[in-house]
Amino acid sequence: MVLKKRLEYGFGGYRLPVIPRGPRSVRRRGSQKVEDSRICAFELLAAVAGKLLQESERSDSSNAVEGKVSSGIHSDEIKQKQLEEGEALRSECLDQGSCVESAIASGLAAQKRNLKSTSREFSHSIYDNVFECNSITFRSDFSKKVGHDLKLGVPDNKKAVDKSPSKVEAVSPNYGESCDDYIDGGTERRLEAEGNHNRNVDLTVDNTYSLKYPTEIRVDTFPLINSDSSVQLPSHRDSVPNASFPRHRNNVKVGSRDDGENSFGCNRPSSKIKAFSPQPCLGHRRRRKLLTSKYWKVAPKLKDCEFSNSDGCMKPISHCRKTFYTSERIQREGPFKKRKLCYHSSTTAHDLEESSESISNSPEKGVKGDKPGSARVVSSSVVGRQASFQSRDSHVKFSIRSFKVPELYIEVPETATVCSLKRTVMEAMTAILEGGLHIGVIVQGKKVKDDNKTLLQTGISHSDVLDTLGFTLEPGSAIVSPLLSPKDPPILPPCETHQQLNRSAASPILDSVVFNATFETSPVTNMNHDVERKHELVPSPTEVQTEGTSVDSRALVALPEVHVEALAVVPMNQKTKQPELVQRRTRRPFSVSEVEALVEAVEKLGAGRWRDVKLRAFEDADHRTYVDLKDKWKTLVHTASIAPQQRRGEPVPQELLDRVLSAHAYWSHHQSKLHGKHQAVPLPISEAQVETA
DNA sequence: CTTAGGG
DNA sequence: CCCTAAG
Repeated sequence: MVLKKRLEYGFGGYRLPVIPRGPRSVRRRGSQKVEDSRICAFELLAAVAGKLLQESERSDSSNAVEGKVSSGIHSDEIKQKQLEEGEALRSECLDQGSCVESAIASGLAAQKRNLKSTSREFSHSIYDNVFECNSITFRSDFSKKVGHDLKLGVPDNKKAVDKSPSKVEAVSPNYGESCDDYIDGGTERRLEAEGNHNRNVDLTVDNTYSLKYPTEIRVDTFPLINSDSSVQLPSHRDSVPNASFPRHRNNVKVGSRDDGENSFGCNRPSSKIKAFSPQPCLGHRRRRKLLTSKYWKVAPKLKDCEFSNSDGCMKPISHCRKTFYTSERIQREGPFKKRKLCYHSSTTAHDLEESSESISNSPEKGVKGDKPGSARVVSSSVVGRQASFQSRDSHVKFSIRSFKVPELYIEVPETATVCSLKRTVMEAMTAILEGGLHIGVIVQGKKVKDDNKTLLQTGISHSDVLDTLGFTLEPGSAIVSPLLSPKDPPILPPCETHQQLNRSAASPILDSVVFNATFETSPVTNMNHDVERKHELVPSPTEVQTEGTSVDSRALVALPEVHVEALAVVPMNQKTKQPELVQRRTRRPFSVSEVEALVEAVEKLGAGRWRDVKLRAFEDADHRTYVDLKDKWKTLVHTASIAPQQRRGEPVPQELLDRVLSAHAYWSHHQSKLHGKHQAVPLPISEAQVETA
């Protein structure tokens, strides 16, 4: 039976977009994991924020553009505009900077040219350039985005495409559904590039800016791509490890997963959001609330990636595109802000990226208890990840890989229009930004409170500390205005007070707050820092562990408790789960005698009747629950099936292990067949058991 | 509360 | 061991 089951879910390796909904029992967790790891890249959030602020003004104009696009008609005007922008950008960072912007610009330029006289090569070069740029500057996510952008451009100009098909096709998702592949390749490249990049870390602020800038732009600009990218990204991230990240949410919310609910249309929307900001991911999660309760439940589990996949391939909706355009402009400004923030830190931050990762579990829990109706808390603080570098001079150099934007919780009625949804998101972001952001510096898990200390005094000058150096974006005074949906009342409430937050921290929800630092793959250096959040939020032991896996460990995630809270939106009724820091039970290895008793009981009763086993053999052992017995049996079976050299812990007599195998084989066999009655027919205990096969 | 499984 | 999903 066991075997059978395994086979059944053996599909594990690939991502299944649909799975989420399925019964959990299925245990496709394995597959999920993968997905999880891919975190979506919401990275952009930070950038978004900046844009948002300015956004309002431009939005109008951008909208106009969008409209055009959506119409499907390519308007020269628009094109022109884009091109111009791109070129401008390009000029800025032509050289080394090779920032995304440049890439884009080049892409645009390329398009232009193509229109005129397309040359395949040309496009090629462009393509390459783009990648390079991306990789160098940004995180993989970005680069992906960039790629997308290019794609967009291409599609628009069909002519161009036709002329130089080879290149274009590869790039653009629109053409083929196989975006993923394409992306992957790109990603890798990027990663490599990143690695290089890191080595050179001495970027100046200006550079940083430029780098970021592009990214942001990119995202917004080409919505379509974004959607795709989001998907892709996640996958890439897997490689990263952690991933817990977060990726999935967005999609989920959108509903794609839900699938059926496409009505939502959501895919697109979600993607958009992502494009905007890193938060989006989170936001998506929130969104899932929007979905029916069932979805919502599901949603949390879904990974961003998953979604995206399904969505990703799909063609982008015109709307999305529109949106993106809009944001594009906005974004430009955003970067500046970020930059400033960086400066603040006084260190030289080379680049800030946003990352989005989210924690997934906690939210779920919270939800569970709360029930659908309630809103979720979301916010999170930004996390900064940095790679430390050694500094020769007395300068401390490091890069911040990403900042996480606090999560936004958004609730909108199903009947709300996409436009209103966008607006809502924008408003939420704007509210946060308007409140101002503060940068928190976390060293080895502790927040540095004294701003007047020198880095030297703080220890930030030591490379080992740099590994655990983290930054947080904290909403300033922030009042987060509630996002509203036209109808729904329940939206989020602005931030709660810190205290509340803290309190809540104890609850599962809090956990959600914490992020995983998963992102990065490109590990220039690997550093572990577990330190991170623990300090801050007490609760979530698990997360940290999880992260360990990933290389990116470097990234620190520190959330200031406060922040999180601040952003948090709605509270639910949480179960009284407060803060129990649930401790893990102390480990109590089974003694040989216990194993013996267990084996004997299982031989008679069969595996699967743990309660009876418990009663029969461990009645008095309060610390041994039937689950423990079941687990022990599981491990015994495993232990018995591996080479003695690989066994650890107190050695279990081979004789017992043999019995374990025999009993296991016996009961496995029976269960699959007789199913029910064997109880009466205990395994022929004596050694005879020989695998009753 | 039990089972069954994945983490 | 923990956590969950499902019965």
